[in-house]
Amino acid sequence: MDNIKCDVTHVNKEKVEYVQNKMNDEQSVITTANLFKSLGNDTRLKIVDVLIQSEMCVCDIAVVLDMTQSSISHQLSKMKKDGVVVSRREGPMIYYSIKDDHIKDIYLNALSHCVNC
Amino acid sequence: MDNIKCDVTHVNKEKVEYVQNKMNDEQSVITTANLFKSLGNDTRLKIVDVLIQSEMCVCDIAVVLDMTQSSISHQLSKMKKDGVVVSRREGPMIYYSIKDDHIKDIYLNALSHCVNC
DNA sequence: TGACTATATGAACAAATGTTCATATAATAA
DNA sequence: TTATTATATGAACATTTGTTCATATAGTCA
Repeated sequence: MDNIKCDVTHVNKEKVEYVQNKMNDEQSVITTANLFKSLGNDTRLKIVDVLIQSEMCVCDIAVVLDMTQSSISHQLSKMKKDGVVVSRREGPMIYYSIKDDHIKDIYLNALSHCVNC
Repeated sequence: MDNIKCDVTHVNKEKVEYVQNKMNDEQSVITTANLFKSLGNDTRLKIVDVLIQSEMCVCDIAVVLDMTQSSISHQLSKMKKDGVVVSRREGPMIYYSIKDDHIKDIYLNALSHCVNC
């Protein structure tokens, strides 16, 4: 057998090559990991959960989640940079909302999985 | 107007209450954030990408990703704990695979979003 | 203009994270 | 039993992350 010893000369070469050929583009995987990283934090995902219901200004999000304005603003900045939310100004206030329906789908799909666990 | 000043007595109360009533259960959101956290790391998501193609033993994953056995094993342990992968022993080797199709869907759905960005 | 409000942001600090190294555990074969 | 291999895991260390605090920016109104 060819795959008994775990070093560079004894791996299961056929399987390794098969998988290497079918793997997705590394940069796409890294970009996807960054999206999951952005969603993978309690505070940020709670913000997403809020914005799924309605666009909202920073202050009201802070009230809903009982956190400081600064903390919410920092996390919104990160999610905006990461392509999860967008913002629009209305007078002194800035309203945030989920960037697009695909982000909503990704969240709600994972949520429905986790609710059934 | 009732929502001009950002402190506890001047928020947009109607919107805050509306959203608070529609928000998802906090524990479900936290559980979902933990799933995203598990997927939100380059190494771990590359492992997922590999296991989407085929179940694989620890050593071969390490070869495919050009990383140490120890590092891969640590990350597999975490993903197993987080419900992303499962394992089965075959002699001296332990084969890992994606836990279920819903995890695959969550990954591939996000990947297809990120490829188009 | 100046006073007030909403949001953003840099610095600091503690906590969490990921890799490496050394070693332990467990299976196989002689 | 001993030797070898596959995997797991604890400790250490450097890096990253998330919150707080103080302050800056920008809009509104008088």
